[in-house]
Amino acid sequence: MFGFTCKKSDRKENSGCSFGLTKKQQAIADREVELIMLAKGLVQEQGFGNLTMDKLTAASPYSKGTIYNHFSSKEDVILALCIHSLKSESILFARSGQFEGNTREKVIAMHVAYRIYARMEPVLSTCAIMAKSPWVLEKASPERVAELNQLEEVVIAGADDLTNAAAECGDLKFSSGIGSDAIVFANWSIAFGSNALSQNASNSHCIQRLQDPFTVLHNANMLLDGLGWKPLSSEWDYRKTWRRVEQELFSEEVAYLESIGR
Amino acid sequence: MFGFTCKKSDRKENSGCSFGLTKKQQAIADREVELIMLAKGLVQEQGFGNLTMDKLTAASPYSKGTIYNHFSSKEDVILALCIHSLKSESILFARSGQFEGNTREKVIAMHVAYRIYARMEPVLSTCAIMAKSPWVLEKASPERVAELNQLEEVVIAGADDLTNAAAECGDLKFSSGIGSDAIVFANWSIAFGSNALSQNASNSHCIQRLQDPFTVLHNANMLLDGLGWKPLSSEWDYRKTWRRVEQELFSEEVAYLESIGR
DNA sequence: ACCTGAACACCGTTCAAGT
DNA sequence: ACCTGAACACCGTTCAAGT
Repeated sequence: MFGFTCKKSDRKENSGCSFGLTKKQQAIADREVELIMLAKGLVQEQGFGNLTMDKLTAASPYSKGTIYNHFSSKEDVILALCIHSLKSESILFARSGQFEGNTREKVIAMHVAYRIYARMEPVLSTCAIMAKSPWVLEKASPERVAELNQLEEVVIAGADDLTNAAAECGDLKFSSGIGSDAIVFANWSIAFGSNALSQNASNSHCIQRLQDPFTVLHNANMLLDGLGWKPLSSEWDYRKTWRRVEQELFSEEVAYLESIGR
Repeated sequence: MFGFTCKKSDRKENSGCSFGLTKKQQAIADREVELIMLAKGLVQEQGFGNLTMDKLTAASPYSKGTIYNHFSSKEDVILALCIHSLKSESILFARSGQFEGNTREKVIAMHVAYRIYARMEPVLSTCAIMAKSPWVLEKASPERVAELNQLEEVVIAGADDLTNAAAECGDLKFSSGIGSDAIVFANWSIAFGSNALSQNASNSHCIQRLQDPFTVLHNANMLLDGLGWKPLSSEWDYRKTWRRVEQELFSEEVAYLESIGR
């Protein structure tokens, strides 16, 4: 909550602190991270039903009042988890932008990043789904909702740049009604949708597909082929691209996932 | 809960009741619908924070114990809302199957049905999102989770039949790794994702797109073009199809939506 | 200025007693 | 066989008193 707002009285002129935070402010920021990690642990151990303000208080060395200085409500904690999650995910997205390849391969690299993060942090990815439900959005603090939107804007802007670059170099042509907004939104929708639906333990064949590591790739390729984003999947082996992204950008993450059998 | 299981002692041989329910069982089933409508009203009036077992009890003429005879937990109520919702939506899907047109137009008709339902029943559509979150799935009764999965299977089977029909008549060609499962899953993902993301009040341009009534159409067309599902959007005016579906199948619903300005 | 924890109102769930 | 509502344990949130 107010832990991050930089009041004049608190700001040290010419202080050596990074980001212009006083020691006190830094301590509060650190404590917030500590609380978020504790909340994450509670969910990981026993599910979302185990995430309780009482239990979070008990697991921490602080009092109820202090918890409520950080989070305006229980739902605010979930949104904080979501923001924490998106920050980590952004690092993977940033890395995927550095992939050496054509523009379409770079889009695929973003999908790889999204998928790998979902596998690495299932609990936090799940928060991203809950954060799009009114149950969370109604009760979370407006400040945090704004913070999440802002973070999402940064990721969107990156994807936007990529589609514009593709349009400039001729890999992609915009058509009436289909600008970079529409393309980014479509990609986000299908990535979000696949991820959310796969959380459901349904036994339907059509969802068991998600076991297939290339389902997300197939879905993305359908979209990108439909947009005529070159090279088309008939002219290029994007499975090879997918594997190359995993090896060249996320080898550590993939090794970790394999070591825990996910 | 047990209201629907047909115990031997309760079953009347040769009774005239539809579906083989005794009067008692019918009364219980009716009461369940009554309770679901009350729950829906609570959410519509004040948001999901207003949905409380206490308030549901108070709004009904029954006691706490009776409420818990119907629903194993609060989350079970939400899943019941979701099931109720999918049943209504299935009626629209069934209607969309009767659209006179080529196979791809019939897919579009399903997307129209999905979109119209989301606009008509925003609260119930939202339940479908929440029902894919572990917060609900963890605590809802296994029976109801199974019931939802079963209902989803029926809708999936319909979509599956449609893609198989398209493959048989040559409108569509399956390729390696992309069978009817993959195609149904991709369409569901993008419809679910668009819907969920649009709930978020984000100010990003890319989400404000959903104001454009044809965004869902564009997204579907990207997928279907990518699959080579004929006729391609370059050879056919699917906006016209969209409008025709609205007029020929859902004119009543569209008129209602316009009358309330949505 | 921040932290504490007792206190409060409400909520989810159960179950012995009633019909 | 089903319904009732009092009772209980726990939860979310607040705030006067403390440092």
